[in-house]
Amino acid sequence: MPEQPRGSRPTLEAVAARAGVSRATASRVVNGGDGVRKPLVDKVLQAVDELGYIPNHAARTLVTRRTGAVAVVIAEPETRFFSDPFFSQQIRGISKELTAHDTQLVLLLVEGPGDFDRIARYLAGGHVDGALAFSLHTDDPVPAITRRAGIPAVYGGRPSWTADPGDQAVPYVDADNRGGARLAVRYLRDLGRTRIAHIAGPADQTSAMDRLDGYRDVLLDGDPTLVADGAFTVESGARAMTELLERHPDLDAVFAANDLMASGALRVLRERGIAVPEQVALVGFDDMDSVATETDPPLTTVGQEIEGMGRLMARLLLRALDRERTGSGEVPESVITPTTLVRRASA
Amino acid sequence: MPEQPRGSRPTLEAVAARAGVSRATASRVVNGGDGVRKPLVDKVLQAVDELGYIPNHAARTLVTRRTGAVAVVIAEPETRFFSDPFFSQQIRGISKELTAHDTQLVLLLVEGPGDFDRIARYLAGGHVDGALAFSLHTDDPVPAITRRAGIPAVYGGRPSWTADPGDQAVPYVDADNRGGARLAVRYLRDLGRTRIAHIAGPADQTSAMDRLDGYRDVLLDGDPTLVADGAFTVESGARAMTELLERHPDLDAVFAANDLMASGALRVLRERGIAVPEQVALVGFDDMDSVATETDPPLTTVGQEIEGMGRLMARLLLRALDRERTGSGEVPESVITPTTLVRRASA
DNA sequence: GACAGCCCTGAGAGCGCTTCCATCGGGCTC
DNA sequence: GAGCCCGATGGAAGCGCTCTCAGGGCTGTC
Repeated sequence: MPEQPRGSRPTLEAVAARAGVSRATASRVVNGGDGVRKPLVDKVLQAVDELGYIPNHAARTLVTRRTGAVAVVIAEPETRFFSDPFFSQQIRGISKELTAHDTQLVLLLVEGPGDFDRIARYLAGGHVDGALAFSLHTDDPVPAITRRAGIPAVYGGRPSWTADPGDQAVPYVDADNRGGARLAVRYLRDLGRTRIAHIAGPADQTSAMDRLDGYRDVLLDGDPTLVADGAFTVESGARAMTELLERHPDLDAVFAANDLMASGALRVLRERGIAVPEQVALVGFDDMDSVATETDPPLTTVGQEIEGMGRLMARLLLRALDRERTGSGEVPESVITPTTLVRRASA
Repeated sequence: MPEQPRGSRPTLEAVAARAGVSRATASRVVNGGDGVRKPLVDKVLQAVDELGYIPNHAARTLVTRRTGAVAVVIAEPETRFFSDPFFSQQIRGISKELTAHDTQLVLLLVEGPGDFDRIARYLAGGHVDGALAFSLHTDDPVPAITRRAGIPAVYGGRPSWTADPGDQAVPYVDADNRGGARLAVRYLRDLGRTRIAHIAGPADQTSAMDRLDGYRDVLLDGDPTLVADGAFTVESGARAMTELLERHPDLDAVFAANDLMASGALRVLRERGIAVPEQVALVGFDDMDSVATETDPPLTTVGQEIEGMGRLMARLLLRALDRERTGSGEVPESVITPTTLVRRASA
């Protein structure tokens, strides 16, 4: 590839001239070559090669009205985006899928609540063909923004407003939190544990609520005081565990709504000299590498296909874009991805 | 803002018509309004408002040859990108700075060594005005790519090929690793410790080597067997500590090249019943939230302005872009950001 | 009162590409 | 052998914008 002094790159015109064809034909070849006879295709390709031609993206977008890029909107306050491998892993999955379809990823980090204007302008400005968004809270403006901008969107995690009839179904990808929780609690029950407590996550996150629901599904007439509230952090897990032990010194199992809280709980149990899993069996959720395998004992937990979820999100969006372009194809529907019990030593 | 049925957004033409001015004047107003008389400016702005006009980015890029976007290239194998809050925090800083200058962030994750072609095509394709890149190994093709693409770039972390005379200076932003290491080791020495060991990072990362150099700066005629090799991971830190204790059961201080290794070392020390900091004082590097404050005792470590480094990278790149556009302005130069000793309980 | 000069404004070219439509040529059919 | 149809090709329009350039109105000066 010849080095190009920026700003003077060869145009399609030049390629066409060199190949001795019209710009139209050159364009056809560059875009797949359908309906162009082989010898001409070869000539054009050779010219492309010799000249080091690279299509001008802006010109193409101007006429096709497609940018070949999608936005990933992250509205999460920084704390979570930083510490949570969840996001980065999903992004990796998204990136892989998009890359495989020649689509670019534009990262939009929301810098505080006042920043949504900027996001709205950007999404409506024709910079991207669609959007992937994470972590919507009840009053999250992102759905309204994408609707107004008229671009397809796919969400990561079940939005809490799903039930809102005002919104047409916005497809989302979420793990089977409820099913995973059931798996965990049934496992503890099958272990013969009878006083199974739960450390729940924050009430404004659907994943936390779904996990709580799953817990309740299995323990239909469970004692409500066996449930303590946490905030998905190590510290909150420790606090919740302390609380639970005060209320129920005799509990014999704990299902924590995520691994971080489980590790906090584990610390408290260890400090009190309570043997895990002998006296209290402990199950987490997430199968977070850096936590679940590092604790002592390693956590039994509920695993999910995080990267796969990212891929899936991207795939759904690409499908929606395709539908928009061709006017046909399947309507993307939300997907719940399976969760599995990962047995380690803590239960 | 009126809802726009995608694809039929108002154009500048429409705005001009509604305001009763020419397209040229409308354009001038939209781009700042210099040299347009107040009443016309107002009329145009009103039309913009009423119509919900948003400039078409592709059209603008086509003529200005500027995209208003920069790429962030992450060539790190996924393991590190995931676990390392370093990256996400720098990205946050980059995002903030770019946002403040109306510039978008396109994330380019390199999916394996064969993927550089795609990156090269992308960077050369006029999709972005410049690039920020992380973590260059000696044979990293990214510098060559950006040079060939003719776009300015700024690197995060001192590239190992800095000394290569073939490359014109590519500006980079790096923490003062060497100075930080000196700070740590001097601190230990001033504490009265005489047998100060070092757990070093991998030799192919300049940060690790710089920290080692800083250690040596202070301990000029130090015993080389007081240095053990690690790989910036918890496990490797534990291994290195074990090794050091075997070689030097009487050591009274350890400076680990990062917090993860320090936490591994701490685990080993605790297992052996060695009191920290009483018997062995321990200092880490990075001041990584999720580690340094969570250990018991919390780590004394060397802190750096991670988000600030991200901002700085973005700022340098924006400056380079500005220079390119205006033909003047300061030449961006590499910056070494200061490090500070953060005293906690481990030393 | 006339003219120079300045500031605003508008006309128009053109950025590089895709795509509609007309054209052309070759192979078939009768 | 003439007419037809179809597939391949080229001409040209136009996507929405910026920016140069020329012109028009106004002020200020002599």
